[in-house]
Amino acid sequence: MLTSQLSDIRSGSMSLATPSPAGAAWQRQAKLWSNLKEVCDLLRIQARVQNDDYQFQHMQFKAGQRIHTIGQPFDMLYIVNSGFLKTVMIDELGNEQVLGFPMKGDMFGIDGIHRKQYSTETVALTNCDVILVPFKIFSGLGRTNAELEAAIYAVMSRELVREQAMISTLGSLSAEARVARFLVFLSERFSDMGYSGTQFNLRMTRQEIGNYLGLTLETVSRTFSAFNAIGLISVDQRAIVIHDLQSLRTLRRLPPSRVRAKAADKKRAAGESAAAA
Amino acid sequence: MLTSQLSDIRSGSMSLATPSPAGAAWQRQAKLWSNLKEVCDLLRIQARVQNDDYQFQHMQFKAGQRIHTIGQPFDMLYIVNSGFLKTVMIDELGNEQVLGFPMKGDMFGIDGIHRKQYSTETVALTNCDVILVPFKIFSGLGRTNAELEAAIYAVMSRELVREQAMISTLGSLSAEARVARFLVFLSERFSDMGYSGTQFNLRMTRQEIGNYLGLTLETVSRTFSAFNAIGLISVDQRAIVIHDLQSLRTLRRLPPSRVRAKAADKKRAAGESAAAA
DNA sequence: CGAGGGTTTGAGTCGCATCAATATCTGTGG
DNA sequence: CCACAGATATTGATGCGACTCAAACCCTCG
Repeated sequence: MLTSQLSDIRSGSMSLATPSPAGAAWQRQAKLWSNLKEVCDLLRIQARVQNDDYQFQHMQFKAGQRIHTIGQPFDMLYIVNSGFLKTVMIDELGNEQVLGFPMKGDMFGIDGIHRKQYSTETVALTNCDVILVPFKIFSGLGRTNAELEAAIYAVMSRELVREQAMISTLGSLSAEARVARFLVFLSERFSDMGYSGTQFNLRMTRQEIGNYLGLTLETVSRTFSAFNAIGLISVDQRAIVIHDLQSLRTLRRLPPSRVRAKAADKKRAAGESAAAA
Repeated sequence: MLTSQLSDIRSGSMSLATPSPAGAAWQRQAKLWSNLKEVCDLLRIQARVQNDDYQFQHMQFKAGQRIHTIGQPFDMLYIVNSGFLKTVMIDELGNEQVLGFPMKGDMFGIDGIHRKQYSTETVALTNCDVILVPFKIFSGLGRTNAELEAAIYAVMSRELVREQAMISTLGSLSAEARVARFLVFLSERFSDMGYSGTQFNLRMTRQEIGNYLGLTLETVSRTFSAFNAIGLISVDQRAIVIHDLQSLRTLRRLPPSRVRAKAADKKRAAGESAAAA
């Protein structure tokens, strides 16, 4: 029964969460230019703008291609119009760290402003359509339009808050809770983009997910299997069906067997002593 | 011998890394206003500004006082002029997470821009002198001065990169490596501020350090003791002396005993097979 | 069809958390 | 000035969760 659900997704020639009607169409239909209003809509910021002087160029990337690299001089911000990417940092010890998976409506490249060169690299996981936003021009437009300027600050602040949430996740949650959060995050993101929030295909490997969440790929795989086993989700390779989003939202650890019993004991004991006193 | 070094710090009536000559003087000598140039200098941004129209107000806080709280409407950014603080986020499950320890020259409150209310709270760990920066006014000044505006973006980007580095730390490093990094970070920060980079007093508890690094307070304590035992540092309560900064910089794990041996075996085996081929 | 990357699953181990006891520091009131 | 309470720090014993290593399987693509 689980298998039948999944086969619906996987066997269908049209993949879920792919905007273009047919697979290879993305390149021919590519939109080459956007005006400021379209850019703002994509970023989900409500700036009343009428300035159509500048047209922002689109650029298409194939899966595997790099949009920017570490150390490259900074002059562009990027906005995802379609497709999926990953942003990676490499620390002084050579460790790779996945920092995020930019998708439709996300801005990336902000880290480059500070030192005038990117401190991360961003790679396309699928074929992508990305809008190029020359930083000088963007901030220049902001200077003539206070509303737009506020929106730019807001987008940067939003990124900051997202990273803070990630720090909190890595600093305090168990492996299961991290994976659960990741699934909830994806679900909400897919919903926002107008796709199904309950069934979708992962665009990244277990390795990349694990790296992102501070776990090994085996732990990610095992956790998916465990969620599958208790009916929270169905997994088959990259295909995911979410059955119980609410449980995923509140999950801290898996059915802790005797831990739960112990907690119950404690609570009971507390109740007794309170009653005795 | 180790003890004697530490007693130098701890017994001295004047504490290290305290700018004001005498303990209680901070309140009387408090500087009440700063102009834009002074603010920029503090933030270590080189903006050629001559606008002295606006005077930024200072405000003094005692240890334990809250500068802003979660959910409070956002209208201010803050810059630390002196003292030490901590910034904390509380996630939906009620977990506290220390996000940083703002000190002289750091800006905080940036997270509030996005939703127009702070998503974090910041508490004084010591008595502090903080500059209040009304965001509307600050960004307004930026709009008339491109150089300043670029500097504002740069400060925000700097914060973002710092958080990214923190994610990388939490995601990939062992407990020892995290603690070592933390010490290096403090050392560099104290040096920047003009204090000794090799001996200083911690302003935060083991609990706060552990929370910040995604560890328990016991692990932090044990790791300090271990570093002490192998001569990298001397610790006594909050007093720290750094003996070998370079080792702290490159440390991944503690004297790995047989792990190191195992790695050596592997390398040897690889060398042999390569030679055989 | 074979090669190679990606995924699943198992067995064993280790790092860090947890629980607990003691020691030390700080401040406060008698 | 001392005594005491509460917060902070150290250290030990123990257990669990996640990593490591390894083998098999699955999917894709040339």
